[in-house]
Amino acid sequence: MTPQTGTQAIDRAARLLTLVVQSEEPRSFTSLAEDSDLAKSTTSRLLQALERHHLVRRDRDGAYRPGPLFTGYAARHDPVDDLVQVAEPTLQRMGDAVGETVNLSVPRGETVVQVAQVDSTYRLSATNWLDVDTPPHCSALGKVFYAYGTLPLPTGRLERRTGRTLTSRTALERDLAQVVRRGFAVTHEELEPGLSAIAAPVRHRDGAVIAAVSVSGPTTRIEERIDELSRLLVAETKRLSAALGYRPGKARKDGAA
Amino acid sequence: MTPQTGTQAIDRAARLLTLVVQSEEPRSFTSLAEDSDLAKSTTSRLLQALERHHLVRRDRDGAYRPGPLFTGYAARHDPVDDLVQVAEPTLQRMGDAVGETVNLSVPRGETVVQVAQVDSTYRLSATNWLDVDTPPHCSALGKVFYAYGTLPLPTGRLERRTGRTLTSRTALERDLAQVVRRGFAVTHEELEPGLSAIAAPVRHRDGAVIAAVSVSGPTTRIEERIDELSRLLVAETKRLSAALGYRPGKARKDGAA
DNA sequence: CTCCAGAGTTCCATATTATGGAACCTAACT
DNA sequence: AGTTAGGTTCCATAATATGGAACTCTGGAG
Repeated sequence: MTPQTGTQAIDRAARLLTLVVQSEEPRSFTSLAEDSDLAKSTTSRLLQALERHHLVRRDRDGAYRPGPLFTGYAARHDPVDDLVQVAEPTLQRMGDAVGETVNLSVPRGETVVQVAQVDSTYRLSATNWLDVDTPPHCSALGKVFYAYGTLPLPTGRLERRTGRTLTSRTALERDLAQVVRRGFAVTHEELEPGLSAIAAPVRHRDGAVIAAVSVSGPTTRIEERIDELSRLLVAETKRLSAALGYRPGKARKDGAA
Repeated sequence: MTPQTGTQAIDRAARLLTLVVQSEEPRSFTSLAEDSDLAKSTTSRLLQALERHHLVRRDRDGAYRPGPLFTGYAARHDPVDDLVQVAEPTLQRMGDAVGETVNLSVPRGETVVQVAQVDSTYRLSATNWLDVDTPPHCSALGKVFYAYGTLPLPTGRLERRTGRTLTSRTALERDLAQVVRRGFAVTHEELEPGLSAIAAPVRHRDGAVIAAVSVSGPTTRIEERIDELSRLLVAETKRLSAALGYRPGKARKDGAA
């Protein structure tokens, strides 16, 4: 299944390429040679081959950056599709661990769109579901986007869905402040009786909140496990954010095996 | 400068990788082996190495698709940055050819943002200039976005900037219909006396107009060369659209309700 | 159930290919 | 003119990739 042999040159070239693509800063020749433990001559030959094939390019300082094959790919693709790809393992893992519905959503316009979901049968389904019937202030996902300023706060009045819906602006703002403090949002039957959810932000390289992940299910099941669920949710969204290039503080990255 | 030697394995692997990344459809093992003229055994070994390094992945049908290194890169990057990278050669070439200012713009919110520019000194400069002072209906770029429905038509009244500004909705709509018919937009001193411009759309893989390129300069110089300039502009924007994956003819559009 | 074809993987003797130390180049400093 | 840092080229060597053939697996068709 895995011939680790007969591919030394490719293994080395791939290692160099990964170094270039993964690091956000352009890499110098020397730093690449050191980090990959290759002789200068070998590094030079491999990088030249990669450059010839448009996998890397050199900027005017001579530093290596991802090449036209990467920029072209990125320009051709909807970043949301790629977010879904990257998030898939996270969602799958969470679905397996908690046995509840897990959702990945992004903001669009003034509202929230679900872009992937793992339901309680553990099956991943890619959705593109603009849920017009869920006002953001009633959903955990929406609260995350409000709390971190990704969606502008609603200007009209706050529709009441259940007895627990937050309908006053001060109540909502107090809740949003708590979201930021805790790092995740909670809704207890604010959209629908019997339904609860928690959600946490996914951050991008520049720190912007670009998506959110939620776990939702019957209030009884969610409430009794809320500590466990929120810990898992926050851990997984942090990990996903890291995969997207977000570095809280200054973190050094090493070979994530 | 270019040792074409000592890198056979990498050259071959890069060829395979390029085939996978460039084709929008997933590629089967056999089609890759044929198109690259490699023995089955070699193809197998190389693809396994690429897969091990996350450069390609196999979907559940066994077909090869771009791997996590590509999707991860795309998810981490602003697609506009990558658009600028891809468009750079186009803009440079046009600037050299026409000796006038060339602009690349994208829509944002309700207006137009310039993201790259080659001025008449032929120097490329990356800008990120939200030109609040240019209402889209007075600019060739804005007209392109209106004409192809990328920007919603303005709801308020149309501000008059010069004697030639189109201020009536019917005049504007007639002009926009002509833009679609001709394939490019023209403004003759509608923003500022003495200034003229032409602009054409850049299309994305799914056919959506995601950007526009303009050539602008003094009315005297623009008007006398308008045939030449528009031919070049349309040819170059078509080429750029093709580089972004647009295939005129098969206008595929997925119903994303 | 058996046979066949298509798709892909593994094996292994061979020689072609990648390797890396040393020499070399070229700016940028001093 | 001298030095260093960053990078490229050379070339004898042996380690590496190669590809034909054998093999496995899967899904029909008879």
